[in-house]
Amino acid sequence: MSEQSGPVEVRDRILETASDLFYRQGVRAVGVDLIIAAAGVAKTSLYRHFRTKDDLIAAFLTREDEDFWAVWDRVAAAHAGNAAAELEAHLAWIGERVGRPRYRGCPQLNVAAEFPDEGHPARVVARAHKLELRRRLRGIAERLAVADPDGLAAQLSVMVNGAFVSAQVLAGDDAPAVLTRMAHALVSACGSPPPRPSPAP
Amino acid sequence: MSEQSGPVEVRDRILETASDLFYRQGVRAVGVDLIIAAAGVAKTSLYRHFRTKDDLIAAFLTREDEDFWAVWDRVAAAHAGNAAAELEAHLAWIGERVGRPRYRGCPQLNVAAEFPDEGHPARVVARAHKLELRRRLRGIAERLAVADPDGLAAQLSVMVNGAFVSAQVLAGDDAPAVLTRMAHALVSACGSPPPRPSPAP
DNA sequence: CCCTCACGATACAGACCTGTCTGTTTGAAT
DNA sequence: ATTCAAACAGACAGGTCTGTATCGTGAGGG
Repeated sequence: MSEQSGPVEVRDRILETASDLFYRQGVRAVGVDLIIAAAGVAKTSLYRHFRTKDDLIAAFLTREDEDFWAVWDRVAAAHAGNAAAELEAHLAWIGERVGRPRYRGCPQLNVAAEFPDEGHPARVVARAHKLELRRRLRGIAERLAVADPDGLAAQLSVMVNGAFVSAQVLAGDDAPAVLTRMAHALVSACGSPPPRPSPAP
Repeated sequence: MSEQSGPVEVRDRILETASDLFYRQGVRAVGVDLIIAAAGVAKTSLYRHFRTKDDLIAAFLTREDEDFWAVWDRVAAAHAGNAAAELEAHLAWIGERVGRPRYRGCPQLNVAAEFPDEGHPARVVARAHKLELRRRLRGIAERLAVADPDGLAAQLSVMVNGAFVSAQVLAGDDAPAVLTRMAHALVSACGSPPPRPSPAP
C-alpha cells in the first residue's frame, strides 16, 4: 500500500472516466471540464498525464483496442486448433455486444467519423485497429483452408464492421444468428483451395 | 429570369454549401459562420431558411437521402424485372462510390456517430434512411424468391453498411467485386423457398 | 525535519460557438 | 413612386472550448 494515490491511480481514473463519457456522448461533445468534474480531479492533473485532449482521445481508443483484443484472445484460446469454431465464437460475442441495449457502435469507427483528418493521433490508432482485425480474420481464413483467404478476410471484415454500425437496423434481429449464417455462407462459397498444381489429373 | 436571386436560390446555395462542408469536415466541426462565409450569404438569411443549425443538419441528411434514392431508382429502373441483375448493379455503384478517393463514409452513419441522442432531428432522418435501405433490400430478396427474404435483407443490410465504413480496410481491394462475391454467396446460401405445403410427396 | 512533488482549486486568456438584433440595400410588384 | 419582402452587413450576448498560470496542501523519503 505504498501508493494508493500514486500517479498511476489518477491517470487511470481520468482515462476510465473519459472513455466512458467519450463513448456514450461522443468525443467532441465531451469537454475536459466535464471529464475532470466526473473524475474528481484537477485540470492540471489531466494535462499532466495527457499532453492535449487529442492525446487523451488516442489513449481512449488504445484502451478500447486493448480491451477488444483481450476478449478476442481469450475466446481464441478457448478454440485453439479449430478455426471454424473460433470464428463462430467470435461472431457470437461480437453479435451479443452489438445487441446490448446501450450499444453505441465501434469506438474506432465513431471517432473516425468525427475526425476527418487521417493524421489525427486517434485516427492512427483506429486505422491500426481495423487492419489488425482484418489480419486476424485472414489468419482464421487461412486455417480454414479456403481457396482465397484474403478475399474471405475482406468479406468478413466488411461483415463485422457492418454489424458494428447496424445496431439500429438490426434491432429486433438476433445479431449473432445473422452473423453466423452470413459467415457460413461466405466460408462455404469460398470453397477449398485448388489442388497443388500437378500433371493434369 | 424573373427570380435569379429569389428565395429558392439562396436556400439551395446554403444547403449545398453546408452539405459539402458537413460531409467533408464533419458536422460539429463546421460552424454557421464558416457556412455563411463559404456560401456568401448573411447569417440572417441562414436563420430565415433554417430555424436552427440542427434543422440544417437534418436538411443535409434529407438531401443526401433523396440523392441516394434517386440513383437507386435510376439503377433499379434499368433492371426492372431482373432482381438478380438489379442487386448486382446496386452493389456496383455503391462499391464504386465507396472506393472514390475522397469518400468519407455514409453521411447518415457519420451523423449518427456524432449525435448520440436518438431524438435529434437528424437522427430521425438517418434512422428512416437505414430502414428504407433494408425495406428495399427486402423487396429484392422477395423477388429473388429465396427461402428467407427477411433474413437475406438483414444480411445484405449489414454488408452494405459495412462497405460504407470499411473504405480504410478495403483500400487496395476492388470493392464492387468484394460486394458482388459476398452477395452471390449470401443469396445462394439462402436457397429457394420450400415448396407449397401439400400432401406428403 | 525538511524538501520535493503530485495533486486540488481556481482564475484566466483567447478563441470559437449559436442565435439575436439593428440597420441598410436591393429589387420587384403595385 | 411607393410599398414590402428578402438579402446583406456586422455588432452583440451569453456561453463553451482548450490550454496555461498561480497558489495552497499534504504526504513520503532523504
